Amino acid sequence: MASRRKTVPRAVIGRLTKYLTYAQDLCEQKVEWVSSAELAEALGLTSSTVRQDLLHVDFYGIAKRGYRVDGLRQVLTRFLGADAAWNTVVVGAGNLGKALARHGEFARRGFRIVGIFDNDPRKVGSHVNNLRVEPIRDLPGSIVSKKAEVGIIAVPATSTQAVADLMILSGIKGLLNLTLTHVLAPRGVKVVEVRLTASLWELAHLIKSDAGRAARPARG
Amino acid sequence: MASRRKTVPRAVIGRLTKYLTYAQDLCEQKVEWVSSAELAEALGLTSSTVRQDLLHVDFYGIAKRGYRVDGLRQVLTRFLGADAAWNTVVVGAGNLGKALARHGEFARRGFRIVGIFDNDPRKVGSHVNNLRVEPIRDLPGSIVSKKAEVGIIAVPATSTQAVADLMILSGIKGLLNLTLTHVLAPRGVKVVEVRLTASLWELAHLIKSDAGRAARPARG
DNA sequence: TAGATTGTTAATCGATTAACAATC
DNA sequence: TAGATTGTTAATCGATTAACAATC
Repeated sequence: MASRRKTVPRAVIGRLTKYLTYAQDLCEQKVEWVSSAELAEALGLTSSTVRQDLLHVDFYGIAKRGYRVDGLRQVLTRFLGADAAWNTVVVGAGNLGKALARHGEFARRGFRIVGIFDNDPRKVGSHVNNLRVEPIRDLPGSIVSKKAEVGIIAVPATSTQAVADLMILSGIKGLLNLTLTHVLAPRGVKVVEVRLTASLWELAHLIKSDAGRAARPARG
Repeated sequence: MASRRKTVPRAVIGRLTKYLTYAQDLCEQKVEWVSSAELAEALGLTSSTVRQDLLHVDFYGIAKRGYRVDGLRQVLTRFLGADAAWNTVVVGAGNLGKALARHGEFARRGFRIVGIFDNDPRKVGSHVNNLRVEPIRDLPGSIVSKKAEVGIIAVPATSTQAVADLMILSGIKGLLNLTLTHVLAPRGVKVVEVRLTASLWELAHLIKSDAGRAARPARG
């Protein structure tokens, strides 16, 4: 009952998404069992961490065999809400916003794009997939009428908080922020930030700070 | 000299990118000083964390005034390698790959896209910005001749590791992986994962697990 | 059975927060 | 000066790893 007692730490949640992906792959390959050691090796973790993490979602294996792949997939799917259908709006119809609206994986994985919005009059009225780009003044009404729960922010950084506030006022439940600017939200509204440029900075730093060291042989 | 003694933890690096973004904004507004308390409030941290983090990059403030914004920006820019020009290739010319290749922010922030690759014959030869989509068999040669150091993976998940291996063999220094699949790389090659669908799963879980609680008043 | 792998406890490690003297 | 905010130490908190008895 660990999952009922306490909230699961974000670091653990992040790894759970990895286990889910891996379990999905194994399922397709008709593999039935997986050990904590295999999961750990495939995902760059320790087997101890894997076992502790699965405790968080009350998923138990069997000594000597490991974990049932299909059960793992099911438990994680439910835990992460990947079985639900989430109505999702995209704000910003630039390169990134359009790409996300068209990104087939989102729809396949349960995030149905029900609207795309922009303030640029040259974009409003154009079509992305089978959606018409709407002006941002229609965003609040759309969130309500289409029962959107998730909002994706893909606008220029200067409009980030304004767009977030508008969605929050309209009752959005969660935001995926793709801009560099941090979003402030009340506790009831969840925010996950995917900061592409910042990720490249992180990568650049890691490359730079490793440059001094001697080149090492491969993998492990 | 803390920065010379030890490597900076990844969690800290993640926050440093936020300080940099915030400092850049303040610079544009001609603000000269910022306190750890203000940084903390704007970015959802504690002032203690901010002060500890800046110690990692040997950046010191002045009691009663705070930190010099421009100095902070400069130090973090250098630390994160945001002042360098990084030659970057994009693999995958689907919706996402094309959007990233066109993403102006990358170029502005020092990541110059010097090539885009795909194996789909319908895409090869088409143009994205002023780049011609090249077949993946040309990727290794291109990495070498164009001195690419950073590779962005935006292919279907099933090809992720193969594409990564190809780039690693060609001498790439860092990979930004945008697929759901974990990438294995030797220690000398840095990997940062930006898992869009997984981020939505995280968001979905946070929304779900919060649903039970009473709605709360805003921000405070 | 013997051996492998779990569930779980304890030890370690690291990161965050608190507190406060130093100081501008 | 008095007050605010730093740099830094110590305390707390949490996450990861190690170890091993339980068990399939």
